Parts: sequence; C-alpha cells; structure tokens
Amino acid sequence: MSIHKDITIYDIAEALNLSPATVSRGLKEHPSIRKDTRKRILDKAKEMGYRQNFFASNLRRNRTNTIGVIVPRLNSYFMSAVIAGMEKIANQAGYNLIISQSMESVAKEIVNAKTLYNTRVDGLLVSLAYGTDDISHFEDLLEKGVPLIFFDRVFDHPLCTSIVIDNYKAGYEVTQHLISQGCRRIVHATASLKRNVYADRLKGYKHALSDNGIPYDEKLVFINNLSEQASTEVCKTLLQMEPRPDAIFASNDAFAVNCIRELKQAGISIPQDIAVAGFNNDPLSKVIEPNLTTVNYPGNEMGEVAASTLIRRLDLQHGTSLNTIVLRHELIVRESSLRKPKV
Amino acid sequence: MSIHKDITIYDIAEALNLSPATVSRGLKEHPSIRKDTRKRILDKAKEMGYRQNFFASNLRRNRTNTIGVIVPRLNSYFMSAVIAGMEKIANQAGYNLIISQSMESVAKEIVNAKTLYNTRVDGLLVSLAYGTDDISHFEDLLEKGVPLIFFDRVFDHPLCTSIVIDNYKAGYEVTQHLISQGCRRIVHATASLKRNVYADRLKGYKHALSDNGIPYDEKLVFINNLSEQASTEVCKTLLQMEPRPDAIFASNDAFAVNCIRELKQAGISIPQDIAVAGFNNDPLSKVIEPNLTTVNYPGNEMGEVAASTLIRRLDLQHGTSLNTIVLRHELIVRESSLRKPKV
DNA sequence: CTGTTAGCGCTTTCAT
DNA sequence: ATGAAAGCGCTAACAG
Repeated sequence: MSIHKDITIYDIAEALNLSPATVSRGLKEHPSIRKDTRKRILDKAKEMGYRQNFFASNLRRNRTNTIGVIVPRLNSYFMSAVIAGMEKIANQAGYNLIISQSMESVAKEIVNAKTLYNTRVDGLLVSLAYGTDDISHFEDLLEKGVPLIFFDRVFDHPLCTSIVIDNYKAGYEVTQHLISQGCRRIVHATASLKRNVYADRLKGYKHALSDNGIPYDEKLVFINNLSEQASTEVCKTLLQMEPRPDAIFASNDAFAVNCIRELKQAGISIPQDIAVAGFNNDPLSKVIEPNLTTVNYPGNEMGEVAASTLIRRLDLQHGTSLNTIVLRHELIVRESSLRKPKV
Repeated sequence: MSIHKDITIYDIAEALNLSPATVSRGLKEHPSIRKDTRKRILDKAKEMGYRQNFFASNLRRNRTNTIGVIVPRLNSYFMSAVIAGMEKIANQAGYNLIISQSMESVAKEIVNAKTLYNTRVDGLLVSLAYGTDDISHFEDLLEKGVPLIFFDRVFDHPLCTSIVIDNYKAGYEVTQHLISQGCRRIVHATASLKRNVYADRLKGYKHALSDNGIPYDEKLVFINNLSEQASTEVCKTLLQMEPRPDAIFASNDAFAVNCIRELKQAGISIPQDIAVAGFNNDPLSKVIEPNLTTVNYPGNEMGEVAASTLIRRLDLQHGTSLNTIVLRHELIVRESSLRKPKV
C-alpha cells in the first residue's frame, strides 16, 4: 500500500511553467484566464491526480462549505425524506452535510450546537427537540453571522427563517373531518406544546370544536412523548372514560397506529366505536388495518426548501428574506375514520 | 448583528505573555507543560471565547477528524439504528460523520466516494448499493491508506474489515422454521445476488431445503429490488402458480408486509394458505396483521461496532485486525408463519 | 491575462 | 518548561 504524497497546485504550476496563482484560478472559473491555459491546467491536474486541499482553501477563505443539521431523530420516514431532500440540494451546490441527532434531549441539542459551532459550519438547519425552551445555545452561531434556518419544529427569531406547514389548519381539518363523521368526543394526543407543530395543531383542534359548538374538554387532550408506552397509557385511560371518547386525533402516525393496535386488542372496533386519525402520512399508515386517515407532510420538499433557502443566503450574502415559508399539506382520508359513506 | 473576529492562540498568547507554541500545547494535553500555566491558558481561552480552527490544525496535521459514511438509503428503521450507533461512538471519540446515500445507484455511489475522497475523510464506513460490481471507486482512498470498513452489504478485500451477521445461518433458520410449520413450496424473494446479504440468505434457504429433502425449484426464487411494485408482481405470479406456493420468505420486512397486504386482498389467508416471513425486525413487522415472523438485526450494535473498529484503526494506526466481525441475529417467530401450535 | 507576495491559524522541530 | 521560526496549501490583493 503505497501512500503517495499529495499533488498541490505548486506541482501543477511547476509542470506547466506557470505560477501557482494562475493554476489556482484555472481550477476555478475565474474570468480572467485564457481558455486554453485553463484547459491545460485542468488536464494536467487530472493527469497528476490532483485533489484540492479544502483545509488550506477553507483556512484562507474562512469558509467551510459545510452545513450542519440537527434533528430530533433520524428514525422516521418523514425525517429521512427531509434529509434526502437536503442532501440533494446541498450536494448540487457543493456543500456537505453534517447531520446530528438530539434524540429529543435538550442537553444533547446544546452539545450538538456547540460541536457544529466548533466545526465552523457555514449554516445551520435545525428542528428542535421537545423540551427546548430558548435558543441561547445558538446565540454564538448567530453572533458570528452564521445563518440558521428552522424547519418543522421552529422557533420565532428575527434572524431566522422557518419552514413549516400550516399546522393550525391541518389540525383544524382533521378535527373537522372527524366531526363530520359524527364524532363528538375527540381525544387529541400530542407532544410538548413548546413546539409549534403541537401547539398549532391543538389550536386547530380547539377551533374546529368551537366552530361546531362542541365544548372543549381538557381531559380529552393528552400531552406526552408519543412513545409506544404513552399510547398504551392513553388507551387505558380513554377506555375507562365515561362516556367513552369516539375518536382519536394523534399527532403522529406511529402513535395512532399503536392506539389502533391497542384498541383492537381491547375489542374496540375501528372506526365504528372509535375513529382514528394520525399525522405525517408515514408508510405505516397504509399497513395498519384499517388504513389510517392522516395528513400528508411534504418531507422531501421541506428538506429541499430548507437547504436551498439556506444556500441562497450563503451564496448571495442575501440579507433579508422571508421569515416563514409555508408548505402545502393535504388531508388523506382512509378507513380508520370513515363512519359515513364518502361524500 | 456584530460579527466579532475570531480569537486565535496568538490572542491568548499575547494576553498571557506566552508564546503561541505554549498556548497550543496548553490547549492539548502536552506532557511538558506546567500544570498551572495549562490552567491559566484554558481559563483565558474560555474567557476570551476561543475556538480552535480545525482547518489550520487539519492543514498542519493532515487529518480531518471526519468519517465518511455511504449507505444505500437512510429510510429504514435498520439504517437509522445503524447511524445512531455510529454517531454515538464517533462523537465520543471526537469525530464528525458525513453521511451520504447512494440511493442504490452505482453511479451515485461512485460520486459519493469521490466527494469523500476530496473531503479527505480519515476513514470510511460503507454499505454497498445493489449493483456494485467492484470497489475500484474506493481504490484511490485505499491507496492513500484511508481505512475502509464495510458493514451489512460488504465486499471481500484484504485491506477491509467487514461487519455482518450470519446471513447464511439466518436464511437457513427462517427456511427451516417454515418447513417445520409444514410448508414445502417456499418462495424466496430477495435482491441482487451481488450482495452478500442476499446471496448468503439464498444459500441458507437452499441448504435448509436440501437438508429436508425438498427439491430446489428456481421458479420459486424471485430476484428484484424489493420495491412495492415488485411485491405486487411477485404476488400476482405466485397466485397463478400450480401448485400454489405455501410460504414466502422475503429478504426484508417491507416486502413481506406488502405481500401480506396483497395476498389478503386476494382472499388468501395468512398463515393458513400462505405463511410469510421477513427480515430485519422493522417496527412494521408488529403492525401488520398477522404480526410478521422475522429476523432481528442488531442495527444499533452494527453501527457502534463499525465505528469503533474504524476509530481504533485510526487512533492506533492499528495495522492488522479481524477481517470479518459477525454479530448475533435472532429468529423472531410471530403469527404470520405459525400454522402449528408453538412447541 | 499572469505573476509576486503575504498570510489564513495552527503544529512542530529545534533550540534554550 | 517555554520560545522562535518554518511551513502546511491555498487565495486574494496588487502589480504588471
């Protein structure tokens, strides 16, 4: 295994009897370089097996061409779609992604932010953990002028753009749909209201109830971490309620699916006894029986939009930009909530 | 938004009336530095908000502290578990992960390898795409002495360690189990035999058949990309076969689940008419009805082992090491294959 | 259009 | 135990 020394622009310059500066320019798309010398340089570079040393370049230019990503978890269909979208855009634009997971822990999120700060990422794409109260751990980055873009679980900050869907509207639509199916005692299971996605859906839920003259009953709202265990507990509680709830609107599909499994095991029939709706349009939703009513969440698009917004800002030193970008969602009605013939 | 200039070791040196060299040493754990000066340096660094410039350091030391990862896709439970395991170990050891997806495309895999080569990653963790025939696109890396470790979908190479499970044995066990349930015409649906995981499972399948005196019938083996569409086609074909197959052993859970859905829709009862088994122990397997018999795949452990093996090699310039590390799998029997009372 | 020159921030001999 | 000095490879004034 021979470990050859790396070829530098000096080697190319020497071989071509040029100055390193010219070679450096030739390797890029510098305007003031003759076309044929550029070609000679490129050819020689390939011939000699040259590869750019990004560290030298980064050191010099004070830029890393790296984008940091912090997500709660990587293990959902939604999140892999987001990442795939980001990767596509980032790679096209010559950026690398460094992905890290907070595992829903504020502490880990803080560590991640610090690591990315030290790595000197050019920009940051973040979806917040359940418990995050403030974004002081990103202050250092922001002070350095590193653009920060939130997606999905966002935070209101004058310097940061947010990419979201209209969670309020989606929550309203799901609830309205359940009501239209004849449900009146609708459980809403969701997670930390510190996060816009959950708070907004809850608002939509409440608003739909009131628009239909159904009183809001806080006993029907369950705030938890949407884990499997939580679904078990919610179902147990719910089955003991009197009168029994006739629908569940869960803030993600995994939770909804677990509820369906749990309830079916308890002899409840879905949707006749209890109708169920989820959120995200995870492939799971088409595996569970009955198939799950849910909200399509454009993960891939969200990743692409987040990345391209960031990169635009990076490349053009683009000062101001939209503060919030709202992507389109879509209610998908399936059997788990269909008690009446489809209109 | 004030963009302060970065603090360097020169600033600290000046503030402390020391030389930059001493500061540099103090920031690390250099043996020949007085304990109190070290402390003074560390304190001052924190006070001034110093952060190391990795580019300067990397440029000087010719190391990146970055590990490149190439996976076919990020969108399975298995793969997120792998990544989570890698991340944990890598971060502990002070390494960053750069993750890229080949999307099962050889061309993209080649581009990814090139990108990571140019990024000068210290080491590489790779699971190959379906179609990859050789690993010439990693030759440049290997020639530079960059350690390359394969996991799951591996490649035999004298310089590379592989992390796998015993796919042969697992394939054997699944098949044997189906046979023990009374199945005799067992379909095996799998993907490119270029990949060890699929080739080995097929071998196990064949061997189990022959050990039970069941003739191997190549018409029962379907090689495809395990997509949803492929599952539809396989089911269609299979339902027209005469005599009809009485079991399916699919090489991943998603495919098995799609088959179950398809077959149920066609009025087939599972497992009475056709027993089904999958692979990976994806959460899906517990959502489908009947619950899916599958093979537990220790994704998290695989990620951890892959990363720690690589890092050991990186840190200790550890020359030789095991060529193959085999992790333990586990057959999980659920209702989708249970035609006889459990023994 | 091309060359000269300085320096990005750090590490590391070598010297003291 | 600390300092002086060189240089990693590249880019960007500036000069021509």
